[in-house]
Amino acid sequence: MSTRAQTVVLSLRDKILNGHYAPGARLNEIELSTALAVSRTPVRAALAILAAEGLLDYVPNSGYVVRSYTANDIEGVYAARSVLEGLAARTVAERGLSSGARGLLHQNLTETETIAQRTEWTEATHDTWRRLNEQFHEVIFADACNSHLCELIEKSRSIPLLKTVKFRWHDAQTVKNSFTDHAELFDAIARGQSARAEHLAREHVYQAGRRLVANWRKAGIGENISPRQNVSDAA
Amino acid sequence: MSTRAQTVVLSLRDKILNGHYAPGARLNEIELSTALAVSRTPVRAALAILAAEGLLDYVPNSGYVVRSYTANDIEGVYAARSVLEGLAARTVAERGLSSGARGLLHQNLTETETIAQRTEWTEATHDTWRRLNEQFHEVIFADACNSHLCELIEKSRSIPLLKTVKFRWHDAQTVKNSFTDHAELFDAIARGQSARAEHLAREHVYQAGRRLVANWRKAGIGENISPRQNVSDAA
DNA sequence: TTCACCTGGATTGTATCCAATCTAATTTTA
DNA sequence: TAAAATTAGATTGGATACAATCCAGGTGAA
Repeated sequence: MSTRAQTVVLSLRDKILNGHYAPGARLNEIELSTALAVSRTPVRAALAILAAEGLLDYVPNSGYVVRSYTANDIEGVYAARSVLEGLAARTVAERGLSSGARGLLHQNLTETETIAQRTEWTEATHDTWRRLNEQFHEVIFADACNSHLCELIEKSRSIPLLKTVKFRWHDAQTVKNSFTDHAELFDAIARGQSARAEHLAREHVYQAGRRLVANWRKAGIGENISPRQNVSDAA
Repeated sequence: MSTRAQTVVLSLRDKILNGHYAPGARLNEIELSTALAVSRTPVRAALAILAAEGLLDYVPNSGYVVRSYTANDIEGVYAARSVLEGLAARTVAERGLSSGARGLLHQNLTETETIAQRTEWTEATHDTWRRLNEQFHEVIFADACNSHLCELIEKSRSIPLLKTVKFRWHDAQTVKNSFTDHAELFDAIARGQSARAEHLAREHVYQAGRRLVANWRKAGIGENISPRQNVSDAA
């Protein structure tokens, strides 16, 4: 990564998405610049960019706060994401799976299957499954060869705390169901059954969203954000 | 608008979307700052924001150029937009049209119908029709009450030259067909026929996209961008 | 001639200074 | 006492100076 501003963007984006800065937390330019050992200039540029991406809320002459999503917001995000991933699956099914993507998906399914049969779930197993799950979806929408679609899906996946909360619904049955969904989706795409692929992808994402929304609501995320909460409180 | 940076963002975004700065045109910080009578600081902030929005391409230590879309890119944009507007229509149909939206759509259809029956097409008529068409879609996806969905659709509508090129397919028959589509979509939504509403919206947007792509291809936009073309050449 | 190297100009990236604005505590006044 | 006004502090917004980088043209040697 070339410029300091871009380094700061990467650093802050990561911390926001992973919950190091909680929703509602205020990002102070001076604190950040001293913490990151750069001047205010690249920090300001980074904050402006992250706000344009939708990760921060900006109020002129006041500052930036980490954007917070209610459970209803998350429901909307997944509603959109389900039709987008449905489109991606349909597109790939219609245009034909590239050989590279076919290989990646095949291997992904093999690895996922072995994971799904485990009885013991360590932190590392969780991480592996998360990675495999993300990769499966990424391979599909990358193979749709629609850069705009990729950007929209990427935006729908870049929500503060989304990855953190997702972490909580990895139980054995969920993983097994997810594996079955992936296998069927792969089958539909590989056979060029575009309508089936679209419906399977939509439903798969929709169900994942419903589980996530339930946990979001249970955890009470996005509600009762205390005003003017500061960065230093977020760690 | 409060800060200078935001003023510059509005000004530049407008000029990029309307083709005042052609795709591939290079945006020089100093030229812009003198032209807009501000220092480089707000200009730099604005450029970073517009790049984050996807309107500009950024190369570190080199600068910003207006992003250019090929006809294939536009095809992808409309593929995504069609499923998103389909989702919006379905959502509104399921949750019920708000009374405010119902009124706006009804009046919009009335005005559009009178326009569609005109035989003579002036520049002003074109503008009016454009405005009514945009408003019809905006009212629907605003009434879906899904802010994330609105952001995604907004992003899909914020493409350099999109509005400019759209301008060319306003012939009488197209407008009449569009009016019919809108009327049927309104009917489906008002009756709560969510599946029908979704399909109509998808198809309506898809057809509009297909016409636009044809014109995009015919005009040869997005191809053969000369390297390092400058702002001053773009006017 | 051609390729490698170098150098000057232009442009972007960063730091810092000052101005403008907001927030919150304090004081004043009814 | 309570509400309005004021003022001090902190924070953000903008301008400018300087450093780093890139690009084009020119110079030199093989």
